[in-house]
Amino acid sequence: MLDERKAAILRAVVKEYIETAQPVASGHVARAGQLAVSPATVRNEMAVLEREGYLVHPHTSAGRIPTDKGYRFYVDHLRTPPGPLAPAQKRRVEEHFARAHGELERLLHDTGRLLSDLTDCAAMVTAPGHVAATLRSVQLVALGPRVVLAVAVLSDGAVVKETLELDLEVTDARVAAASAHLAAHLTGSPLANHSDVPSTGDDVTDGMVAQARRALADAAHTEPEQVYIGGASRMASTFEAIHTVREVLSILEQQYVVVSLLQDALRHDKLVSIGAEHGVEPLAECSVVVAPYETGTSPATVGVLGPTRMNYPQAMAAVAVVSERLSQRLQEG
Amino acid sequence: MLDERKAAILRAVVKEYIETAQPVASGHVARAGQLAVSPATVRNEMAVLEREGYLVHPHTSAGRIPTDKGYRFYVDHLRTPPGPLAPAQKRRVEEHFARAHGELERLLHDTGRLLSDLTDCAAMVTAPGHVAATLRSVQLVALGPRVVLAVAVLSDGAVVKETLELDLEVTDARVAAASAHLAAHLTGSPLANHSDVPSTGDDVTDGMVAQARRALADAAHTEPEQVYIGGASRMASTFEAIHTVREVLSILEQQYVVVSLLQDALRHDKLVSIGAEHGVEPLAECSVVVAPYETGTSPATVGVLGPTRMNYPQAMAAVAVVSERLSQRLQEG
DNA sequence: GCTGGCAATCGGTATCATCGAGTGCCAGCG
DNA sequence: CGCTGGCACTCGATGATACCGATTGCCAGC
Repeated sequence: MLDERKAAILRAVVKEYIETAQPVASGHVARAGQLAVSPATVRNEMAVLEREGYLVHPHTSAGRIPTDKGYRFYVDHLRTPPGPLAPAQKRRVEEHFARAHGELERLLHDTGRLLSDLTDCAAMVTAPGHVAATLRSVQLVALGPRVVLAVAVLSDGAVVKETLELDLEVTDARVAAASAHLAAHLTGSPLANHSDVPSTGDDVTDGMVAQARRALADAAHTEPEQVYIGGASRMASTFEAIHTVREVLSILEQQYVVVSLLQDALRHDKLVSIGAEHGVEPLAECSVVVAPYETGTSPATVGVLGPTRMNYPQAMAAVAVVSERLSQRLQEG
Repeated sequence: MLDERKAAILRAVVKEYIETAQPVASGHVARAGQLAVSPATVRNEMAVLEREGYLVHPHTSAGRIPTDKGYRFYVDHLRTPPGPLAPAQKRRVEEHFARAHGELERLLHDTGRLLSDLTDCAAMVTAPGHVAATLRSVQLVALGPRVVLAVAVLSDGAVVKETLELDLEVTDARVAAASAHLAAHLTGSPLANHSDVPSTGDDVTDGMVAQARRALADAAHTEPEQVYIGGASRMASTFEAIHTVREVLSILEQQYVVVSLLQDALRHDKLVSIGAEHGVEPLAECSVVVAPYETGTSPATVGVLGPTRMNYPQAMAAVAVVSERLSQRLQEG
């Protein structure tokens, strides 16, 4: 463990590096930091911190830069732990959720944008899964002679739709029969694992019913976890190397990578993942700050992605507040 | 108008500049181009082309770069006008549409990715509007004591949903009555402008019916034109200035800008917009190649966005083929 | 009207010296 | 014993300089 002075110096280095993106010199720390010691002393301490892996040194005559380990210590020992949001920002969040209404999709999309604005990072918002939801309504609608759309409304307000391509042509009457049969027997049961449905006494209708049930059950599981990305363009200003920008943006376009990134972070109970800590190689220069939110039916996640030298207190506070208000909003409805 | 030799020189300059991104020298044109003239002659012609605004000159001892006007001439006088796609790429397109099935949203999303892969540009795919679609099914589902979800299935297979927040609590029976009433009277009419519905004799039910009709009509018009962006990350490699990358990406995040960009291009019947031709200032260094596609109900657009020095024949061919196959796919279903 | 020849232009690169912000180390001080 | 001031040393950044080479513009001649 680091003694208090080393910790203070490390904190000062990280703080200044986050602000300036320049290697931090001992002189600056001695002056800016509130510890009353000479630059020489700071230098000695810095040398130790470097030996222990908290800092690095681009070249001899340069200041220090934090390593991932350095950032990790910093976020684990913040003096202002969750730190509330600045009033102006708090107000923005309140306004956002007061104004927001209507479809879940739009809400989540806009929330991503909000979070990105608040943190100057790219924002990621996953949509809650529907595994735990129950069916409020099931309906089949004929679109063509062999194409039927299965539409289900879930208890959480989501609408699941699946196109069924049938093997043979069916009459409108049979579609209606199957639809009514499904509605009668499935309403109220969970989407993921709904109860058996008795036969209607008609093979064709039964076939359609079975196919619809299969499609809905599939939708519950295999549907690619939806994730909304906001403010990806900010990544263009956060990195020097255009090549890094490209890689990071490319990752953000791969939904499943983003989703598993968020899920992993949450599974390991890490609200903050720094640099190499999350396993995604191209994001080695990035940190991720996440928070779960609750919808009543199933858990989901909000988070931001930024450079390792992002403003952690700000990001943590913003993510926390947004996830909290989002939970509130979704549970009251 | 340009005489044939000037045109050939201009073409050669544009072609080489697109490949190399370097100012093109008279010597290269004389050598590479199939015209049997000396560099000096080419120089003289180039000087004229510059005076007429087709080329520019970074500095005295540098080669020439095409202006927007130069590119415009190039695309308007392509020797290989629409030029079919390379076989390998053609195959990719076929595979894509053969494999693609299921929801329209996923199809369009994946098509954006395909188009981006084919052209190395960012791809844009708008979803068809629902103004012309008719209602196949309308249904109300109670989600809470004062919250009702209106779900409509359209003739084009789309599902429109709107949350209704009621002024007073309603019974399940009334919701069912309103739902049945709507289904009975609206099925078959156009979404945008559906016929009047007679009273049910119950004020509360009538209110709900009216509110649902209003919400659906609104959805037809005000629903923000959905647009799918694919491969935005490619823009990171296409520009030198990180600041340009940022601006372009930021534009791509603003759906309504993208939508109006596409619509404007199409309205003016310009399949290719070069540099400043489309009015969006931050995209001055970009070109847009679009093509309409047909869904049967209403027109929509696919397009790509790339640097002005993009591969126009390739982009035009890819966009054309994809829009054509997309139309086919959507009209057969 | 085309061409070869030639001076002039100008960015890019390499070289070099210089500057200054930093560090590392050491001797001395409290 | 820990802290400090002093000092030599390091090394990137900056700027001046020269030079090279690619390229143009122009002109005289074919």
